[in-house]
Amino acid sequence: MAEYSISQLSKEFEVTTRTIRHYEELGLLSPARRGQTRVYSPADRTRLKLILRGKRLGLSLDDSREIIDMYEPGKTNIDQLNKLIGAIQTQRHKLNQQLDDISMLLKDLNKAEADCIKALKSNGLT
Amino acid sequence: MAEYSISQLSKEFEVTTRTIRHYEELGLLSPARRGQTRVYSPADRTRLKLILRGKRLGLSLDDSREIIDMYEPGKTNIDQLNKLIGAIQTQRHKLNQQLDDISMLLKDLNKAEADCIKALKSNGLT
DNA sequence: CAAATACTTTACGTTAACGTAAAAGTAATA
DNA sequence: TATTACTTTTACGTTAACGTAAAGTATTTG
Repeated sequence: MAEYSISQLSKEFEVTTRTIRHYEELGLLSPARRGQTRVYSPADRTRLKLILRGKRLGLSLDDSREIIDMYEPGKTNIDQLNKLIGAIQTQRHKLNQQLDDISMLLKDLNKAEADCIKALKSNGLT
Repeated sequence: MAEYSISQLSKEFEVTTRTIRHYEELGLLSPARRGQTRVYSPADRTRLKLILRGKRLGLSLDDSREIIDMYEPGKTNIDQLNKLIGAIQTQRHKLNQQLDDISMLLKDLNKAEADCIKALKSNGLT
């Protein structure tokens, strides 16, 4: 299948159609049209997937657009490429920071859980 | 030093005092008072740190409050403990998802960067 | 062919997480 | 002691990311 309707994508990714249209309003998606109706290509679907991944990581939609646009073809200008590399490094820095944050949080959660279990046991319930 | 003023914390963590007071409005912090003035303990400072870490991970302030409350003492009730363990596992699941997302994103960024550099080189500029 | 489904645009509403401004109290300091 | 720096409360404003409702079009189905 080489194309998707808005409600198909909506179901697959568990977002509302309003959300998908909203992303289009912000210039994050620009599906083809058959008459008035939106027709999404696999590439469009991938873009949506990237947007949602960005959301899970706490990126703003604008941030996501920047990142997604990195994968686009029309980047011939040298200044653009250099700017791009800068942006990539910025993003990588943020992500590495997140990795640190997460590993610390996971550690804390493990400890909290262990304490919980210990408390349960010492209360006489194995 | 066993205590901090609001502006000290504000500077240390690079947030406004309004933000810190906002967290208090939402019940995430409850510093002592000397007269009318807020006095923050090291424990308060740690809570703020946890809140901001949660923010970087895209957690809502309510989510952060839940997590932070996990580390609190008064969890004697067994049902509470079990509920807590459940919450911990939920959080861990989310975080592991984030880890996956991040590692994929980093991979993509590396590829995008490599493509960039390649494009630059093939344009005759080493 | 009528009724239900899925799609469209337009537009106002909502929530979270603060920003910003005003007016006033307090503490340190020149 | 006067001014500067810091603090307080109160309250309305703002932005992002949609939600929700209305009203119309197109297509599929009994």
